[in-house]
Amino acid sequence: MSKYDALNIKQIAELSGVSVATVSRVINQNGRFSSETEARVRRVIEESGYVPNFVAKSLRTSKNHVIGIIVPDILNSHFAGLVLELEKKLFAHGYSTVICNTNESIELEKKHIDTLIAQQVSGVIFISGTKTCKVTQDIPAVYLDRRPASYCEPSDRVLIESDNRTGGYLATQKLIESGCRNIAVFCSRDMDTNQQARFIGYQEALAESGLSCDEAMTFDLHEVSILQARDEMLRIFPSIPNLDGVLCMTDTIALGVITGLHELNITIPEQVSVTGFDDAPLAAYFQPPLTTIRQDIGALSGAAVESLIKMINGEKLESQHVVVPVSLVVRKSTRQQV
Amino acid sequence: MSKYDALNIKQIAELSGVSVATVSRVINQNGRFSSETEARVRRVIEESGYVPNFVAKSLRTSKNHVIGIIVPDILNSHFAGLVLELEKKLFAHGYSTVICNTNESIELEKKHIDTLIAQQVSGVIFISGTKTCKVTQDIPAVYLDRRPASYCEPSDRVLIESDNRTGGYLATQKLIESGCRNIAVFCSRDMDTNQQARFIGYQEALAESGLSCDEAMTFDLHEVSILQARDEMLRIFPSIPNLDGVLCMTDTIALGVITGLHELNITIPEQVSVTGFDDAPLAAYFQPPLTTIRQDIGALSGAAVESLIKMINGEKLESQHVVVPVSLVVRKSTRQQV
DNA sequence: TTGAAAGCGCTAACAA
DNA sequence: TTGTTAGCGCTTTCAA
Repeated sequence: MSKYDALNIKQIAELSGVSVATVSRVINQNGRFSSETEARVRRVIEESGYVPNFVAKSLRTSKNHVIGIIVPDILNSHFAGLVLELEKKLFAHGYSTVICNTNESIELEKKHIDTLIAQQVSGVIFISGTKTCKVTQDIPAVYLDRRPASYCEPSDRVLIESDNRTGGYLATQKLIESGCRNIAVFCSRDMDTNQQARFIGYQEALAESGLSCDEAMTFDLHEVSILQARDEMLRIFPSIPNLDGVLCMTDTIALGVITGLHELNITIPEQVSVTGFDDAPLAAYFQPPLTTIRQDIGALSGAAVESLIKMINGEKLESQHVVVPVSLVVRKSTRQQV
Repeated sequence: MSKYDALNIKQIAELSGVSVATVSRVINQNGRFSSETEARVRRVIEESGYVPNFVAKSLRTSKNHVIGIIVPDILNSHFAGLVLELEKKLFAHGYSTVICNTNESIELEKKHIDTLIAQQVSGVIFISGTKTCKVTQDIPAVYLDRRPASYCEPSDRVLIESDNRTGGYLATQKLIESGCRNIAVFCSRDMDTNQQARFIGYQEALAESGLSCDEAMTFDLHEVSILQARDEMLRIFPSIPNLDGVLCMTDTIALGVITGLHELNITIPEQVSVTGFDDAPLAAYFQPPLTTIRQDIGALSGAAVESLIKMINGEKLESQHVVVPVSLVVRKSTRQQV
């Protein structure tokens, strides 16, 4: 039983009174055929509502025009935004996308990758700093937004990431400009290399202003969650009497910190300034609206899609490593410049 | 040039010293074979890292184990949560998912559906109240969370939705219990039938308490966005001096309303109580934390997956129309019971 | 300009 | 228990 009694190319050929080869040529616009024949075939296709079978086409051509996207957590609005843009751009190029949530699990990621390989996807975009993806050595792939732990510069793989270092620098600079002198850092440096880069930017900004980097002011969370950040804020606050600024390595952490500060009846930004990172869709609606670092989702996704398609087509890449600029978005969670 | 010089079943057969049929039997665990043969074949597969070609398998069996999910906007956390759960459950059943964002565009939706048909997907889950999906008449499909405008009860299609009416009722009842007597409704009833059902629940709750339903207190937004809701709040507030409650048909709208009230220096819930709908991940972190209606994402996605897989396998369905209960989550945006 | 036919990798019916 | 083989729908070479 065929699921939807689909026509095949042979039936279209019969209805048009031509051979299957000719129908194929008309559909794919290659080879030669009279405009008369073309018109007849087109009409039959139109009238019958024929849709070519991509599965058969893929088998024959070894190209299925599907791209796999490996993403840690689609619920995170930063990743969701990235995936949405990728999907739009790939669709415009004629590619479908299979989105694979890994939930940060290496096991699950491996299973997903096997499935993608079995499906013969044309390429893969990794938004995931996985350590083990040698499985896909021969498949066009791009790393986006997260640098694999194993990555080393002269790599055969393309890496596209934000200028995290500058982001960390700008946010810290803003806090310093706002008069903060005792800045705590809320991060989760084990998570990915982005946070490490942001941390370096933070250290640079401190150094530049002649402030010292006190390890006791750095708080590493076990996971990036609102609740963890809020709990940590409540825990550490009593021990830092002169705290006047918190540099949060993601907007999610910032929301937790803000929540904690509210519970402590600390006013933001009068008593403590807070900055985030990502510019999540809701960041402008936090209370107070969050000063944060905006990542350029359009540029990130654009570079990823462009690179990947070039790789698939066997074209030469201009760059193996794209660093996308970030920008500071000033809102109300930091004091006006003093 | 094969992209990743993949082995095929024939090579595995040769390496194992058996026929392709036997290899196929071992892989799919059907037919009979000696445990000796099985062990040999398994070892070869293991050592060679062979992954069967799903494309060929799909072509042969007309089953590709891919499900298409049509979703309006993956950036909306309610939809993102639903999609994430669907993906997890389908993956556990051996299905991959192709996620298609329509951005509420019928055009785009049609293109996506054509692509899905061409890919010979095994089924489709529509999280989308599209009016025109007869294209897929013969493909197993489930409507989830949004009722198609054309839907009529004794349908050949499965519909899975939350008990929106009760949700609207419970939220309104909570506002009334909190002492509200002049309740405004912020909705976007053109968007989908869910909002219409919630509105009926609202009317029922009012009637039950002997309150009248004043059409002048109903505000329909052109789109569900934080900014629109906030703007509308600012616009209407001056004309409703005794406003003491706002029933918001989604959490997104509620966030806009809260933002507007903050700007008007109105305290929540002392002066005005606010309720939402969805229980978005961030709803607990609004200021104040939002009283809202929780939709059971697990139950919704579970029912959808179960129904769809039964349809694909040609099994009989217990129910064509599943209504999933909702629950009231009380937080700080409504006054304590008076 | 068009058609015949091989074959992509796999499954499944039939044969042994 | 295992092997042989047709054929899923399509593209593409070769021939006409």
